[in-house]
Amino acid sequence: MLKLSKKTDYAIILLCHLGDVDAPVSAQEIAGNYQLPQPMVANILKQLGAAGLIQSVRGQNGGYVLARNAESISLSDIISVTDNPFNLVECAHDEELCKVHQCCPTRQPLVALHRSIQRFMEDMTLSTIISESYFENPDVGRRHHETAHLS
Amino acid sequence: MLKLSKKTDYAIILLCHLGDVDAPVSAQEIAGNYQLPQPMVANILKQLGAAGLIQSVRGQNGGYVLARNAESISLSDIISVTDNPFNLVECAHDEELCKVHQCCPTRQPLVALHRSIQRFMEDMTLSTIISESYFENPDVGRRHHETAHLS
DNA sequence: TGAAATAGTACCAAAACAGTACTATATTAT
DNA sequence: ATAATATAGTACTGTTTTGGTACTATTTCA
Repeated sequence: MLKLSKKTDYAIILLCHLGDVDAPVSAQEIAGNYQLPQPMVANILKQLGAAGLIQSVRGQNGGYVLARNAESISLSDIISVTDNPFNLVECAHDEELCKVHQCCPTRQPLVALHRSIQRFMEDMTLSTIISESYFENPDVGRRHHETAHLS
Repeated sequence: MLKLSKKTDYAIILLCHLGDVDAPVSAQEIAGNYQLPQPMVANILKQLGAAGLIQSVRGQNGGYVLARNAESISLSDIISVTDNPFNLVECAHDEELCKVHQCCPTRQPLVALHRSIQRFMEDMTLSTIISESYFENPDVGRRHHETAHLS
């Protein structure tokens, strides 16, 4: 289905949180803060760390911080990690696959859709997401959040 | 994952075919033409019929024809039938769901993405798809096609 | 009346998703 | 030192979705 996974949903929330704080934040802290399942949060953070979006600090008082500034992390980067590289259409990435099938009527328009979505996700940075989130909830403090959900 | 289902892929192909022909076309004929699994094609056609996108002609020499002209069938219409109503984000359709969760940072930007995709899919009509397909494969006849695939 | 269609479901296996669990390692506070 | 609190890595599992099949009934035409 044309839907983002919970993993991606969570990942955005986690990254927004990290973008708001300077000191390392632990998986447990975030999970508690947003009422998300702790093991899931931990796993997603591990993945984001392995992908280089965030940096880990091990040991007591450890946790995670953004590995780069929020302007340079795009929605596309995030989704690539948590939802596989975006692929609305197989042949959008692998041109060869469709060169053979000369009469596939889906290719042209769906590749166009793919590209427009791709572009949107590349332009949408974490810092934009964070600032729009502020705009939407100007009166809410940064310390406690309710459960957020998407899919 | 952010990917269209095979059902949607197939549906677009089927509808393109119907948009090219005047006489009713049977499930078997289309399945054979594109090398798609016949029962699947039959099921999708049933669904498209039930949804009112195409009209059925029963009995021998029966089949399906478009229920309305290709200009008035949008990609959004098709996906609604074969991929459920498009829902990148739960709260995009059901505002109440997120009103409670005041601090969901995902809502604002993802609803924006949702809307831009939605709009694209509404603007993209079957007739556009068909004509772009012609443009891409100008030398190919209309009678025989190779297998087309997407996901 | 039989062949060729659609109509309507019900079913099933495989893959993806959401979430859990476990073992190992690193760091720090005491 | 060592216990507590982190991450690292990975394997596992139940549920849902997907992709595809099958079966029965009905309609139409030759």
